[in-house]
Amino acid sequence: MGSKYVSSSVIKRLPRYYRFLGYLMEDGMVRISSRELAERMGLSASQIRQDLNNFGGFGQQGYGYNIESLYHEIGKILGVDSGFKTILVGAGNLGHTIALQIEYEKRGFDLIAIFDKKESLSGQMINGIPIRSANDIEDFCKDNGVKVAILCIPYEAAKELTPKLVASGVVGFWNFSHYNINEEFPRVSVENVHLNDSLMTLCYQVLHETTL
Amino acid sequence: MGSKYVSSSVIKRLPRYYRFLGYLMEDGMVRISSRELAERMGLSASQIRQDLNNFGGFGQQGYGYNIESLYHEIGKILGVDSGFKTILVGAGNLGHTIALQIEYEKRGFDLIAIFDKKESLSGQMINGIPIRSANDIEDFCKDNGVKVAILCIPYEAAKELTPKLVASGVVGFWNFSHYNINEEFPRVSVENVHLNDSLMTLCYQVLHETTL
DNA sequence: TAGATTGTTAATCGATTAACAATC
DNA sequence: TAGATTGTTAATCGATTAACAATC
Repeated sequence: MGSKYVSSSVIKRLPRYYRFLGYLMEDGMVRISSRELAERMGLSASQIRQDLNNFGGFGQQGYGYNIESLYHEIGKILGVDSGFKTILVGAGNLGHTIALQIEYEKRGFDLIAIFDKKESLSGQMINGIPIRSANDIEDFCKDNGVKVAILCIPYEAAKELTPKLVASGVVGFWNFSHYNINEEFPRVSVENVHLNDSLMTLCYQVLHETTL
Repeated sequence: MGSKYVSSSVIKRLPRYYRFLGYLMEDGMVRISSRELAERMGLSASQIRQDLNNFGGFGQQGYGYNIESLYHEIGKILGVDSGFKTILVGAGNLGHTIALQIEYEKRGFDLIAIFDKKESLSGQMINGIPIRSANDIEDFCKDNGVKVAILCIPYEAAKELTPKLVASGVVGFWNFSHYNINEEFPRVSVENVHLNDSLMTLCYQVLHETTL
């Protein structure tokens, strides 16, 4: 979709809009103004209107936004119905949890296999998804049109595996490792989750009492 | 430490500097210029010098930066030796993994207890840390000077528990729930980990092929 | 000393906020 | 119609990049 470029600051706010609108729907609300939504979310009304207008005019002057329709519009923009074929690599503690914890279907993904180099795990299931041998990753990706890989493996393993995945058609990575995928592969989409970095940031804040 | 305010864009980069400098040390390197570090990290030399100079002049003209000393300086700034007394709440799948996965001592924290409302878990250990009854949280925090809480519980539970924790002296939260702590408690330090939001951002990127 | 590279000031770029005309 | 609220342009603010004098 060669749509116009939208800055990542805006994109990062979309899931939160989506979530909030979901709450409002549950509460049975029908319409909301940018001013009121801003108040509830702790943003400015200006920012909300600017953000949304990157994608089109979803509101109506004098009325505001219809909550249900805006919810669905943002869902469409995010691609929550995309069902991208996805694999998870690394069935260790973290991988196992990430496999169980996330509602992939609701977020645009279809998790179809888990891989681990430990042969003894092969054939086991996590949440109805089979664990397979790491040897089969490349063939599996090519045969099944896998688009996204979730990396729950250490740096070295990620560095070694990534080129193979890219060569097999993977274009998106949810990366829990410290390996910097975009350095070697600037064209694939990457979303990093660096838990350690997040925690150290908290340490700084507590130490320096960032109390605003 | 009422040091001068440093923007969160800068703070978020510190853990990555720290990590990179660690790698360089392992490789036995002694000095590095901002230009070379920038190249390796995919940043600009200007940015690195600006970032560091928020905290002091750690370099030397004509020479660059001593890697080991810069590593320790950044460690000090982040507070990796703070050992803040910390509890984790919610020993479900995610909580269990977060307890196991993170090297708290190296990041400035001292994880001393895990709490869960499920009484049957009480007395069990995760990684040498005892699981306790959720009923005892407040007393435990007060008695042990707990400064930080890791919330691996759902929205409603987080909303209910947070005021009690704050009243018991907790000033920092590593928050895996969707409850917005800073809305009610603007003065505590919060670092959110929103896995779902991160994943949806990836979905957008893949769908729109942000290929740059 | 001459060369290299910092620390820091100035210029640019991008993101947020404010303002207001368009319009439901 | 009058009031409300959007979509959008202009103004502001902050963060990044460029430039260069200071200095090791």
